[in-house]
Amino acid sequence: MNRRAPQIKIQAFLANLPMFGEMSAAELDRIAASTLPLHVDKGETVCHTGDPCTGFHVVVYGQVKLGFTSPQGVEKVVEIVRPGQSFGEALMFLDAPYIVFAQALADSMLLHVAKHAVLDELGRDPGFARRMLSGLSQRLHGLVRDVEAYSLRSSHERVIGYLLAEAPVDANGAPVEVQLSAGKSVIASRLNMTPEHFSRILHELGNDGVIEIRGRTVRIPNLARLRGSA
Amino acid sequence: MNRRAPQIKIQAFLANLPMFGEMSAAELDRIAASTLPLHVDKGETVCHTGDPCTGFHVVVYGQVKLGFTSPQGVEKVVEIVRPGQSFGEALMFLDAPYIVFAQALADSMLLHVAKHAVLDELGRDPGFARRMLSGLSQRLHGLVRDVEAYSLRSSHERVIGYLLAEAPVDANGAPVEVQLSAGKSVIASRLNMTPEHFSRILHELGNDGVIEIRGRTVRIPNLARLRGSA
DNA sequence: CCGCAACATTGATCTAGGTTAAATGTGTCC
DNA sequence: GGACACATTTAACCTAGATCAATGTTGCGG
Repeated sequence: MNRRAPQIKIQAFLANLPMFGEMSAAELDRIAASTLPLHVDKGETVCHTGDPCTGFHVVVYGQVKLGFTSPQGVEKVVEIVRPGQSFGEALMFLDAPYIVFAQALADSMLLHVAKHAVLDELGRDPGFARRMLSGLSQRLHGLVRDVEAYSLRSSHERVIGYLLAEAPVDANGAPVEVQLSAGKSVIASRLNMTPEHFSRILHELGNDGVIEIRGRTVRIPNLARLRGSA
Repeated sequence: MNRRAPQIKIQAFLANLPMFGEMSAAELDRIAASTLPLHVDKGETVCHTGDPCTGFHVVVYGQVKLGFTSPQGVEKVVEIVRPGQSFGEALMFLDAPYIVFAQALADSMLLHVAKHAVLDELGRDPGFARRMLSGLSQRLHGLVRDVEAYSLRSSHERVIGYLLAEAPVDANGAPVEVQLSAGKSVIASRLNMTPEHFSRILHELGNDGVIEIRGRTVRIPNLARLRGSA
């Protein structure tokens, strides 16, 4: 009973991911049998650039950043991965090593799902394959949107876009509060700008009265106004 | 016989794509039945941003650019698609409209494979699903590499990277010639820079003796030297 | 509650790359 | 072949955003 308890929890957690959503108990059992929990401390690196890929990771709690480091040591954050999200799936289908590193931004718990379990299940369950394709497509779509933002939008616009994306979708008229989900330098890097520049833009927006900054909390009195001030 | 001829050709062409590689004749027949040839003149737009997705496209001959246009009318080329390559697969698995447009850079012939044919076949052939996943993963990988280049490399380095990528992989010591596959402004946009800047960099490299430019032909006397001059 | 270390802000300065504009090529279509 | 349309080059100038260098804040372990 003791030994089964954590496994049951794994299956329950996996079952809530879109990817494993409609799976039968038997399938979930097989996947769970190849899944290992992984605890990482803040600052610890989960995968290094160049590591071979043995499966993919899901964040249970905590936060992980994906990014690359230039030969000169400059770092660029590509994605901030939150609970319920996963990373490294694409690599399972290529025989390529990691091109990004993954580092915990907070003490986190991950699940590592072994590559062979996923590949095996793909052959058995066409629905799983479809959900996997859908997941990868979403990721691709997101990246294309990022490329668009990086090349066509000013940093001003990117900051506004980020705030709007973080804000709750509803409450179109009412004031909302956004909690910055990570340190400002991490967000700045994610938005492809320096921390200094990010800080300046945030404060400009503050001066214009479009937002109010209190530490990591940003209050947006009027979403439409923020949207308009691009 | 007349009416069958083009269909046979379609199957033969599809069979050579990685995606449809190991398919049985019966499967290829089903896919081909939902495939339509499409001739577009140079400059013609195949899909506009916002169009719904009804399937994906393969380039048979010619050349197509994918890109987006900012509200201010600035254009950014994301990808240049060549014969044997395809685009729009990811959209089939999301119910999203095109975020990029596709425009022919030369008189081209495309094949349009209807979405439902692909989705149907996915359920029947796990191998097809795996090849599709592999294709999408490669695309994703490429985009991540682009993001890295855009955010971590100087335009100088991006040009060198482009030339090296276009150069034949072998002949490590011998001089090679690279044919620029599109107009210089298109390539410049693909590399995220202005045509003027691209031109300048090319001529700087020419002055340094690392390359020789004759119209759309670039001669690289020494690959290693070009690689080193980043 | 103190003091350190990481994080954030601010201001001054610098620069890669963009913008504008004009000259020069180079197809290509009668 | 001549001429128009379009692509490329060249040069002068400009600007968004980076870099550098302090200085101020905050949170956290002891």
